[in-house]
Amino acid sequence: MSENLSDRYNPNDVEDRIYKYWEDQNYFAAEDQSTKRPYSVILPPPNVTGFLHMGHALDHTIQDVLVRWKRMQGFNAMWLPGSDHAGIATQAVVEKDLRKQGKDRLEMGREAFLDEVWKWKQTYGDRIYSQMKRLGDSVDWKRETFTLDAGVSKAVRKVFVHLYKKGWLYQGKKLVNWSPPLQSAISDLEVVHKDTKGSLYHLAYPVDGTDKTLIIATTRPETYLGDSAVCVHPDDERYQKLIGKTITLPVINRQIPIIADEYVDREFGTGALKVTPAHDFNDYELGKKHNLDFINILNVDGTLNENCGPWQGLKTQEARKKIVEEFEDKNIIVKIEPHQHAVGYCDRTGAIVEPFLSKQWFVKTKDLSTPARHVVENETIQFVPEQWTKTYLHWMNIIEDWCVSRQLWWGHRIPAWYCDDCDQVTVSEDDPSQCEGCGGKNIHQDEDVLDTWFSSGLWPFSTMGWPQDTEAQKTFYPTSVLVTGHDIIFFWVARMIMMGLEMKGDVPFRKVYIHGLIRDSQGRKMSKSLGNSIDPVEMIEEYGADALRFTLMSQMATGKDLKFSVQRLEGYRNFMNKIWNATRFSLSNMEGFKAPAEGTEATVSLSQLTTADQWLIYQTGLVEKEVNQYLEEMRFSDAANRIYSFTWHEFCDWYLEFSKPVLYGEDLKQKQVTQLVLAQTLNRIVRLLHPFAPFISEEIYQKLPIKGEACIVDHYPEYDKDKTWLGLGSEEASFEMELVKEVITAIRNIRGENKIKPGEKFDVWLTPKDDKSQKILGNNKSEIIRLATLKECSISERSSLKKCAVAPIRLGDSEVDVVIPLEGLVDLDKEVSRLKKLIEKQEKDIQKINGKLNNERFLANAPEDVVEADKQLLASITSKVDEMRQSLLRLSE
RNA sequence: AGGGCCUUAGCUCAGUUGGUAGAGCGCCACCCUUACAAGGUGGAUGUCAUCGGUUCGACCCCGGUAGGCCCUACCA
Repeated sequence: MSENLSDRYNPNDVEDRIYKYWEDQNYFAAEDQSTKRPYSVILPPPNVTGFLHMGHALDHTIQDVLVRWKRMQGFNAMWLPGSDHAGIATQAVVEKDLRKQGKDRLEMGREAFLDEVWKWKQTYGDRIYSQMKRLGDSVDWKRETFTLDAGVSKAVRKVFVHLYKKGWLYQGKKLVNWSPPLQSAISDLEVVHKDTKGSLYHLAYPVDGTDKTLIIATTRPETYLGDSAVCVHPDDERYQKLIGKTITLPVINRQIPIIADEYVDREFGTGALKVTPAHDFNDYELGKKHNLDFINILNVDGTLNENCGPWQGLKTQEARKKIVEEFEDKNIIVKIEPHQHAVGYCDRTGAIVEPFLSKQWFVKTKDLSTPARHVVENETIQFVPEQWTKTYLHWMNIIEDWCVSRQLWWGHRIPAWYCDDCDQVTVSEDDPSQCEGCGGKNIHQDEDVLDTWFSSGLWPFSTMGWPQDTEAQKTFYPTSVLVTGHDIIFFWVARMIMMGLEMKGDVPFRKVYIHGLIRDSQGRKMSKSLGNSIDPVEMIEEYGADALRFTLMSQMATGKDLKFSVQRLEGYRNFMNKIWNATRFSLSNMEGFKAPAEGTEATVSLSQLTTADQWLIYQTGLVEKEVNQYLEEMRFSDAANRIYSFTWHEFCDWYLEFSKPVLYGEDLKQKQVTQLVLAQTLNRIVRLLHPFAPFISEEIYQKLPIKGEACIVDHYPEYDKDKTWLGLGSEEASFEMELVKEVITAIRNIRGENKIKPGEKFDVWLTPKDDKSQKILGNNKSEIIRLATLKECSISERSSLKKCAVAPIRLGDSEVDVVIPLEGLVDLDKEVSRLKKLIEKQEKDIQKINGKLNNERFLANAPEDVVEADKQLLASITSKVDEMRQSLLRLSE
């Protein structure tokens, strides 16, 4: 039985081998049809361009914990992996690669370029999958899906056509956020607003037919080229006479009207607003309302177009400079003041986003969002933590139509065909051969692709074979839970809910668990530019995947952001090592042990078990109960920490120490009992641990004398299903051990405080004040001697307490005084100060409790049991303090 | 501007129906005791941000203030 395990746990020797074993055994596979209850989770698909970062590590670990836990509970647990084509990101990466080779996307043409992207995907697309394996993700690889797979594409087209036919997907010329480097529209969500230092330019426009000028304020003077009005507040006395007149724009000499609208804020700037309907969202609304001209001044690449006279061809920033110079020469600029305002940046390229008028496809969100709001309001979908419900509903209330077309090549091409002979647009699931309107053959497909999030929104069912009617959907849709960060609630969660309800008629998931974002140890966002990102794969290589996972889960308390610290990781690496060594100790003491046959766990009777055995088994039951409860409530940190403290501070610190005399002793029968308890408990510890630390638990499990086929498919320890074994535990024994532990700790405390060397043995008198205590002490005398390193221990009253250290112990209704003669061992002044310190502390407590008990209103209003508990507490502390006072007196005699 | 969150030990954070404040790390002291020095034993450390209210009793419930974070929306 004796295995030669190294005295340190080396995750690198274990993890890859174990992962391969699981895969070979097909343990991650779920059944499309099964008698087991289903549990399903869809992995938020990472970008194909991506590397695993800490955010993934957290996100995936949470999901893996849930899936492994449910799998062990006997569910048909399915975790579906996949990756996202990530239109913009991937196209950018490949374009950059090509540029290095001197190639250009536009020169190559669409088809050749897409060939290159696919090649890139074949080569690098699996990178993140191998990193997920390092983490231990127990995903069902057979179900792996890519967002551009044929099946998904079919789903995308079906949804597009469905929405189009319903009138919920339309084409329109509207003002959109335009990213000049991408030469594409982007959605509102892809625009990040940042406060930016700029200037507020005051421009004096001459009013036609007068010698007056009208001064307007703007942060973007170059947009004057697209102005089609100047607007003032109708009640603004300063400008009453000007309303209805016109002004002529300098240089380009275009005449525009002065109009009035209550939208204008009289307090800001000069109270006069230049209106540029084609390049500002607010002005766009004004333009529509007042029927103004929409003058586009930009080309798709962000340079000024033919409407811009001498400045045509310049980029906006250059044009601004030149226009300002010219205006200064002409005295049109009366003032430039520094001004801070929010500027929209493209979250992909970092470029300033230009509002740009163009023809795009939009999803009408009004009718989609209403049911999506209801299912959250009526808790068909539950957010955890609940607070995110508000965030979600707020967004759903102000939701605007969603611009879904992108002027890119990499993605799902929009299934709309235009006719060269008529105006008809043909929208179709299958590639049409002729125009729906005139039947002409001269049709060509829309050049644009769909926003990546369009296909992501269908993910919960497009990955399960929809639009075909598959068993997988029947079994696994709606999924059990969606785990993700709060940064994509709007991007993704909301859209899945809308699409799921519309296309499947049911919610895509029952629960949404929102976790926080990972920050560095100083609380900053991890980012490439700050150089503070920590690579999880590096951490796995240095500390092991289990330690990393445990670190993340031990902090996963409230869904708040969490700070990552390597120190903490080291601590949990040590924990893994602790378990490893506890196993090593146990296995090296298994000689002669025969594992009980399957299903006959209780091969011993209660009478054969020591108090320590019964205590440990009782505690095991508590842990099993609590851990499951915590997991049920998704309180991951509580679950992880409970396993940690039980394993380290109960099993290792106490039980293993209690077991040593038996294991090293001669009583073979007793030894076998202890071996059984060790084997059974370790087996339960690794099973409890498995979702959190799958590798080490599987590795140890396989070495245990009591085990099943594999840890990953064994049962998760559950109190109600583990009665045979847990029935051997006893609450009474548990109390007994707690008293013994307190006695030992008290002796150790006196030793430590009096600076008596750890190895120095001395005599102790234990004086029980009641029969029960007497019995308990008698039963555990040898353990006390051993663990407190004593010479001798008498369970009786010592005739003289002169120059003795005394520690009164009160636990429940048991009372024991620990008495240690100090004469000859140490000077007594340390003991004096130890006692003084303790007495002082306890006296504060006495005062506090007395205050309560002397308060009539407390006695009158507080529940009886609270009052009673306080009374007992007071009595026990008082008796302790009395003992210590007497002891103090004797020491100074 | 509106909304949300946070403030507890030196650090990171728990604290779930209100009933003598907890963990991990770090720190101090003593120990290489045959599972583990990635270890053992013992120890120190808190006006629970602040002010007020409710209550017999508040870290917890309510309100004000200060500081920090996040989101949404932006006045050109």
